[in-house]
Amino acid sequence: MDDQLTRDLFLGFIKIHILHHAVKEDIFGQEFQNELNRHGYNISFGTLYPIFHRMEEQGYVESYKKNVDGKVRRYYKATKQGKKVLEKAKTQAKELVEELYEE
Amino acid sequence: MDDQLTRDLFLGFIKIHILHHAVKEDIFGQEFQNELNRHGYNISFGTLYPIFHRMEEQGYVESYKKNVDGKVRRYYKATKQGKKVLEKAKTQAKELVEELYEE
DNA sequence: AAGTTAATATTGTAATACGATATTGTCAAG
DNA sequence: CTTGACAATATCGTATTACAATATTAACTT
Repeated sequence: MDDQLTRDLFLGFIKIHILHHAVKEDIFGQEFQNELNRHGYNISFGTLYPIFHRMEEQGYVESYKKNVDGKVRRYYKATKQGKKVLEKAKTQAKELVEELYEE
Repeated sequence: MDDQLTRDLFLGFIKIHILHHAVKEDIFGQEFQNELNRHGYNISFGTLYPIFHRMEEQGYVESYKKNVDGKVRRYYKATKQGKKVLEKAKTQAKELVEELYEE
């Protein structure tokens, strides 16, 4: 269990991960949570799904349903606007890291 | 004016900036907002001050008042716990950037 | 048609964001 | 002294977000 600030800081990282992956391939909730876990991030579905929903409402990703092995998944992929935001976030993230690591 | 997601993503970055600077030197609100502006971040005092307050409540920074040229500033500096969280955030941020930029 | 299962969706409460507004504390001028 | 001005901090009210827990969906299986 992370402390509160750590969790808070990483929420932004998680959202960037979402965009990043949703640009590269179509993603869906369950699998993506596993991906996040692999990176050491912990997030519940009560947090993750609403993030997906909002990002779709606001036009950063779009979704479609697909039946896989008799289970219905909702896949998300980044829109043009989502890609644009991701590019900006990449630049800012890189600058942040450079500043954090300059001595 | 950034769009909503961009602003949301950067809020985490801003909090990391706070810790980073509060480790290096004592910081206070007005000046720090300028520093953030220089980095292209936009944040109002109604957001910034409560962040400081919470970070203090939760033990990541501590503060003291100081009279400078007849004006009272509240300076913040990172605690041991704050430094610890920063180190973790640095690691995570670096990994994120590496992933974002690998082809 | 009843049960099983993976996946998604939602609910209720607490916490957070943020523009606008108010407060504090000190100095300088009358 | 006390009033005005100023930098800085603090808070208010509304709207949004986080999150664990719970509910729902949809297709397959027996």
